[in-house]
Order: sequence, then structure tokens, then C-alpha cells
Amino acid sequence: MPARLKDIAAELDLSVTTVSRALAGYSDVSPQTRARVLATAKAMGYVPDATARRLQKQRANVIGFIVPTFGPRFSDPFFSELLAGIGNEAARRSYDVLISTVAPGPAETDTYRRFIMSRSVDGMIVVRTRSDDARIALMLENEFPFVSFGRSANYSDFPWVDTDGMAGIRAAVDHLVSLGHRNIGYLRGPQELMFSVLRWQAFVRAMAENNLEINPEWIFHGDLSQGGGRTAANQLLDLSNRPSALLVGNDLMAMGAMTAVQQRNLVVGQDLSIIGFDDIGPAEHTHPPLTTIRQPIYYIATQVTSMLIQLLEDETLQQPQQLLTPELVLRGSTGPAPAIPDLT
Amino acid sequence: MPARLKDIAAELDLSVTTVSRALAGYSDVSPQTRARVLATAKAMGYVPDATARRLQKQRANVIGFIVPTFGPRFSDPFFSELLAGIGNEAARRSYDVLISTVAPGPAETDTYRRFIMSRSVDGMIVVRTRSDDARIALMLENEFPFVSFGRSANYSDFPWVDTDGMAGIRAAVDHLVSLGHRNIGYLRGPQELMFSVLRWQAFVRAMAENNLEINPEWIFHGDLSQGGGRTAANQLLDLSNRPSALLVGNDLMAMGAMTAVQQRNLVVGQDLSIIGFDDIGPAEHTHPPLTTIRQPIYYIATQVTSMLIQLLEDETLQQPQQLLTPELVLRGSTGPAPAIPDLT
DNA sequence: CTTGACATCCAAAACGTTTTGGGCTAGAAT
DNA sequence: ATTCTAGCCCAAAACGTTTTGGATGTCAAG
Repeated sequence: MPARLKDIAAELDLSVTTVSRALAGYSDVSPQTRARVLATAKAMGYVPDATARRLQKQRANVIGFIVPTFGPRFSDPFFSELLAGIGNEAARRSYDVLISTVAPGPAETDTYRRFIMSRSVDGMIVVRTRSDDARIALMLENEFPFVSFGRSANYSDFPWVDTDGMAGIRAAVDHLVSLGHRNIGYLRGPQELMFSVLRWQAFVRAMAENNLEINPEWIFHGDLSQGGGRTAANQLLDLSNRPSALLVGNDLMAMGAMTAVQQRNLVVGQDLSIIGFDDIGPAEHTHPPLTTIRQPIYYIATQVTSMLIQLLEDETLQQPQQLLTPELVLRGSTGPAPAIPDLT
Repeated sequence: MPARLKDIAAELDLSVTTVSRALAGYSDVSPQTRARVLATAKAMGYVPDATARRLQKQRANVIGFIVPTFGPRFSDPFFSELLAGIGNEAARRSYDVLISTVAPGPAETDTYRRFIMSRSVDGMIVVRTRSDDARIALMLENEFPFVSFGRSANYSDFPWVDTDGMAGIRAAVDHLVSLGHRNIGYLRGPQELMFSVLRWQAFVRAMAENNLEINPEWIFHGDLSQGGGRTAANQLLDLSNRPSALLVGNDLMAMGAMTAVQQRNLVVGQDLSIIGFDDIGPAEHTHPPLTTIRQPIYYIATQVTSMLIQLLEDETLQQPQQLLTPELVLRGSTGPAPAIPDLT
């Protein structure tokens, strides 16, 4: 049984009130008394009961994070990095993080509702925003504090941090063009994810700006997983006329695509140039290392967490919406386009 | 403001007690009243205040999980899979998961102490156990419920689930031997991690059983990361007399080692056979796919969580210590040993 | 008519903390 | 001698729920 306030009070023949106020450092406790309280509290290993304190303060000092797990087994380095950022920043500011995992859908909204209405958490962090995002709708309508990693199509007035996919994709396309590529394919992520559609739109625009046509045969869809990337790349490689470069919606799929290429004894960066998006940890350790559009996941995670805590502590955000410019990281998975047979 | 019990009571002109008992399904409230209560509770979107309930019940329905993050940025698929398992199983049994991230060390023990003494969680899940594990010592001495993924050298009487590293390593060595390898190196993980020393001991024994000598030049150390694996493999490749096969303490390092081999234009599975340990998601997507010793991380995570919840609900564990036999998954990173120059 | 038995409801206590609104004493000022 | 002020302390209320231990009313059995 951990020691409680009343145990300390009994030990020192003081009231619970005085012990509480001594520990909180109020000035209406004599220095001697305070010293005695501090000493025995330490000796008894006293740690306040978090639940009781929460009930009284009407504040949990906990932020919620619901991981949208796609499928039961999922291992996405994106999320470990995210979690490390959220966890470290929260710990630094003495907040705890309450987690649940649930697949997108109605059950997900229920979990959000439960977190909010049961007052288990003071605020939420949202990731992988959707174009029409029920989670954001729910929280806006309940005026519940949250910050998201990513924007949404249907709502605009809420705090978020995001990467400028447009700029990133444009840099990638420009880079491919400068390498001589004109036949560029694109591997899209799920349509309902906001970042997926933004990146796709960026691709369409960047191609147009370079006066390149988009060949519908070279557009593929994947589920953001390595397996999905591999499947899509195999479809591409089965084509009789292939593109010379493939832009991929995220790194994990790009890595899967690389595997598919190599399994046919083709060379990534030569027979097919591949560019990913994210720069997750493993990206620099593939062979060849993956050229990718880097978004600072860990930094964004700390940033989002920090913003949420600021909101909770009634500070106003000087910049509630932050659009970060990503950086194209040139590595080995891209190379010059193969010479085109001269048709003249 | 979410609706509270007293709001429902006021609405229906009932006492808070009756409303509470109606919702809890006690038989001393009339069916009509109960129906009315249920209806308005639903209409008002009532969700019980978790904090108040916890205080009264002296039970949080929360399990704690402290992620031992090594370094600020870390992305280990091992942990995402672990988290998915813990999260999904906890959600299934209506428990929440409270998370913190902290690097191993004294601050880590403080975090455990805080979780325990503040009664924020009912029990803890421990992973990456150490030979002499301060976390386990702390919880045993406070009789705090926990279940761990992994054993410990200094304590034996606590509930855990673990993979039989011994059996796994032996299978791997036997497999290499059957392929003709006699010169086998080993890349160890950190010495303080229990699974690391168990696997190393297993290697020593398995080599002896096959009458093979261990060449100290072929023993390396790494930090379980891809970068660590790459560095170690580079040391190996710099050697004038190299082993023909390398057994690696975990998949992430094995993947790093593969990259190092490929960067020298050598072929994994031919010039150097590599075997990992874990079978994390990406392992089957490398090129060549990684031969590895599979431990079912997701399953173990659900199992550990389930056991903890059983403990918390006063059920006795029929099998408090589970040693799972891993499976050697043969893929492309291993191949026959190169022919040895005949010295006779 | 009384007594039980049953059905239905509720006031009050409890969980452990913080906050509110004083109370008491000693010494200084009037 | 009285009032005021500081300094120190504490009882009680409050947070929202569940549990405890009745209270009240009705109806059937005696």
C-alpha cells in the first residue's frame, strides 16, 4: 500500500490540509513544518494519487493518441518514430500519453468519443488525417482541444502541422526531369488519406508544369505497405512499355517496389528510378539507398505535442498552422534515364 | 460540458443513486425507470467520468507500458508490432494503455515508480528485459502486477513469455552447417539485454555441438540498429580472412549488414550468408529476403497483455511462464558455403 | 388489523486530493 | 485593556462516481 496524505498527517500529527499545502509550497505553512513534511513524505516514498488529484483539479494531464492500425499485425516505422516524438515531448512537459489502437471506421469514432466524454484525456493528437475526417468533425463540434499532423479538406480552422507535399513532389519531378526522365509513373496511397490526395494533385500539377503527359497505365494504387508497393511494382514491370521512373506515395511502398525490381534482376536507379516520401529510418539503409522526400517525422511529432500542451495550458499559439517544406534527399535509387531509341 | 449523472437525475427527477444503479443494471430499479434512464442517458450522450469511477473503484482499468527508447529518434518495427499487439488486446478487454517513453537508466526507474505509486495503472508490461533488471526488482518488491516479454537472470518467479533463443540459434547454426559453412561469425546485441546474452550463449553451445571453433575475430557487437549492423559488417568485410556466414542478434542489424555487403558489390547468400532474428515485417521484403529466426512478436504482445489482465482480474494463470519455440524461416540470404581451397 | 415480504427508491459515506473560508495565538499598535 | 495584524494551522466542501444501509409503500398472508 503506497503512503497517502493522511498517513503523513497521522505520522506528524498534522492535518491533511497542512500536509497538502506544505507539499505544494504554500506560504501559510511554517518553514519548520514544511521541512518535516517534506522529509517524512520522502521517507515514506509518497507520490500523490493521480486519480484523486485529477478528480479535484478537473484535469488529467494526459494526452490521447489513437493509433489507426490498419490490420491486426502492422509494423510501420513511421509510427514508432511518431510515438517516440510524442512520448518524449509529453514526458518532458510531465504529461502522460493514453493510447488505444483501432482501425479506421465507426469503432474509431466511438473510441474518440469515449476518450473525450469520459474526460480521460485533456486533448488529442490526430495523425493520418482524412479528406472528410469524422474524428476532426467530432472534436470541433465538442470544442475538444486537439492538434493534428496533416490537414483536412472539409475543415480548415484547427491547429495542425503538415508537410508541403506539393513542394516535395514538385522537387522530385523536377529532379527526375533533370535526369532526362519523361516517362514517369506514380504509385498512389489510399484515396481517403489527405496527404495521399495532396501528393497526387501535386504530381498532376508538376507533370503539367513540365509539359509531360500522365499515362494512366502508369498510375497505381497501394495500401502504404511494403507488400502493396511490391504488388504495384510487379504490375508495372509486367507492362510492355514501362516508365523509366516511379514516384511513390510513401517510403514503405517504395521499398517494396525496389524489392520487386530486384527480384527480376533489374537494377534500381538504372532500369527504374524510384523516389519515396517520408525518409523513414530504414530508407537510408536500403540497397541502393532510397532517394526520398524527407519530412521530419520526429520533429513534427514533438511539435504537434508541444502545441497541444500549449493549448491545454491556455497559451495561445502564435502559429496554429505550420506548413513545413520538405527536402529532397538524393540517394542511390534514382539515376539518369536510359537513352531513348532515336525515332527520327 | 459532457452530461453527468446528476444531470440525468435532475432531468428525470430521480436520485443520482438510482440513475447509477439503473445504468449498472441492478435489480432494485424498476424496468420502467431503467428504460427511462437508459433512454435519456443515451440521448444526453452520457459517458461515465473515468476519473471519478477510478477513484471510487480503486482501479484504473489501465495498463502501463514504458517504451525504452534508445536515443531520441528511433524507429524500430519491433515496437510498432508490439504496440499493436498490446493495444489491440487491451482494447478488446476494455483496458486502456498508458505510455511513456524514457531511455534506460535511473530516470526510467523513476518513471516506473511514479506509474506505480500514483496508482495511474493497475499493472505493467515490461519488454527488453535486462540480466539485472531494476524494473523487475522494483515491481517484485512492491508486489506490483506485471508480465514481461523476456526473462531475467536475477529473478525467476514472475510471469513472462519468451522465445527459446537457444533452440532458434541452434537451428540456425545447424542449417548453416548443413550448407557447408564452418566459418561462422556472430554479431551480438548489447550485453545487458537478457535475450542478447541468451542468444550468444546459445551460439557458443551450438558451435561446440557442431565441433566448430569460435574465432574471436569474427565476433562483433552492435546496438540492434541498422546502422550498428552496417558498421559491424564493414569491420567484418575489412578482414583478410572472413567467415562465410554471419549470425546476427536481431533482424534490424542483419538488414544493416546486408546493406554493407551489397555496397561492396558482394552478394548476400553467396559471398556471405546472413541469418537474422525476429522476423520483423520488413525482413521478407529485403533483397534477397532475409533468412531469420521467427518469433511471433504480435502474438507474444497479445499474450503478455492477456496474462496481465487475467492477473488483474484475479484469475490465476495456468501457465505463468511460457517459452515459445521459434521457427527458422529459410529465405534468400543464406546459401551454400563457397568451396574451400583444398589444402591436402 | 397486523405482519412480512417484496419492490422501488434514496441519503449519506467513501475514494484521496485541493481549495475555501475561516480559527487561534502571540505580539504590536492603539 | 482593547483592537489589529501576521503567522500558522485546520475543518469542511468539492470533484463524480459507486456502495452501504436503510426508508417507503404495496400487497398478500396470517
